[in-house]
Amino acid sequence: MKERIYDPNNAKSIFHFSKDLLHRSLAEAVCAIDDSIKAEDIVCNGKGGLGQMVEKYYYGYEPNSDSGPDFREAGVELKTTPLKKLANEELAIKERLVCDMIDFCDVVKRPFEESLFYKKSLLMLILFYLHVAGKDLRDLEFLYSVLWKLKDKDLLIIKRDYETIIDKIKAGKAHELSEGDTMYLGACRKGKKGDPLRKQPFSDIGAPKRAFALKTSYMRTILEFVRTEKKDMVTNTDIVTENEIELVAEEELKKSSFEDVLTERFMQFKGQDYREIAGSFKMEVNVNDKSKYARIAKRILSEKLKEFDDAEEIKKSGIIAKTVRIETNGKIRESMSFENINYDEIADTEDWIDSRWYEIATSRFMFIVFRAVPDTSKEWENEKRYVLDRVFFWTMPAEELDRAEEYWNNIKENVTSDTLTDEDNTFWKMTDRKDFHVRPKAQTAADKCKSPVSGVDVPKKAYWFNNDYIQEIVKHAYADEWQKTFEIK
DNA sequence: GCATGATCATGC
DNA sequence: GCATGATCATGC
Repeated sequence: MKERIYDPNNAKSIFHFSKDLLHRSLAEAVCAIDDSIKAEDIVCNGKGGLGQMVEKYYYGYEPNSDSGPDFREAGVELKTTPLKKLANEELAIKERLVCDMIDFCDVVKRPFEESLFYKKSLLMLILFYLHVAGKDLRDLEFLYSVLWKLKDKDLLIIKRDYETIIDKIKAGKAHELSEGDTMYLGACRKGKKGDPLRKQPFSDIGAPKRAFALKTSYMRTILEFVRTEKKDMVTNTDIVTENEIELVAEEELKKSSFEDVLTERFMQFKGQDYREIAGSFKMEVNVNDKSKYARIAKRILSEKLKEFDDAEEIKKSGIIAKTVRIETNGKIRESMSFENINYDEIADTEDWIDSRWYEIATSRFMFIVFRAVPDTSKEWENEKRYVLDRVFFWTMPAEELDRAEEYWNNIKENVTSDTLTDEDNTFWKMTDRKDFHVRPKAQTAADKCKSPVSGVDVPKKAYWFNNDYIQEIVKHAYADEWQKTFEIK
């Protein structure tokens, strides 16, 4: 038997020792250290799963039962998290990083600083492994490890997230919690449909089991960091590099929320059309650019943004920013497209909760609303004038997620049965009036992708929100202002 | 007027 | 060539 050479009092030492686990499975690594242990002895007893197995068998550190971090002396929490390989061979985050179960009745009594999440998750050793369906946990290959320190700015955002969740429980709405309520720390669903509901303290309505988790979008930025970082020793204290564009500074977040800061930034331009806004930035805008409203919205946020998720906070939170144009009668002409449906990803995802569409449906949305203003001046004789009217944040209400799931199941069926060609699919259409539909989105009709089942060329399609669904969302956000703002007959 | 398929400017 | 963030164009 070889000695396990690491210092349990030292975070960096614990991290360095994890490197010998990479490109091997737990069973391989443990048997190489200690030949008295047989692979079949490495089993999961209790609920800790792979993380606890690593702690016990690889580190030889007896799991403690206190509420602090796994490596108590060093203050390091050990986390294992799965990656999945898509049909196109790319690696992707499989799940959000679940931290602690939410006990609705207990959590409302705890300020953030006394929460289990805060006590445990400040410094995490995160081990990424490759998920393979049906394989024993001890035989899964570890690919990356990172010592991740939550930086102060992220903690400010996470603290507000925590408080948003607590406030919703205090309002008796634990059953309406959604990952889209918050930015980095989400209240994610645990367990299956039909599991017994949990008690909540301020309502008699039962609520599905939930846990605090770092969102998939946040995990994606950690993975991206690990895969590009060349340094041997890493924490994210110095992660903000030239690639990361910061929209809101740490100092501002001490005073206001991220959303309030952004809203205020937009509202300085309320009532202005795109030419006026572009003008104040000395920015050229092409009239024929179909994305010109999005372009000026990005410019209001930052000079450097090419895409919305070039911004650190938008990337980590997965916030989806969209511009909306409303006609004078309150109608919305165009439906709203999202990304192309990745058929490989659908083929590879069993549970809709782990799907990209679930992530979209439970995202936080930032809607930037422009409204039509009739203008008979010469300047606007060939173009309709829209002015920036308001910005609001939204997430899909919990009760609408069932329909979003049905929509995904329909797409999944079409992928599985390989009916992705135009003629024989059963995709939802706009006339189905079910809020979402599937529609082409490509460069040209000749721009195709491959079916994961048969490998033949099939049309590229995207996820779409129906235009009347967008109208409902916007109308709800305007509330009493809706009638006053638009000429509703 | 509306639904649906087709396409576009931009930037990498 | 392709993703992004959209709007345009056509036919009923």
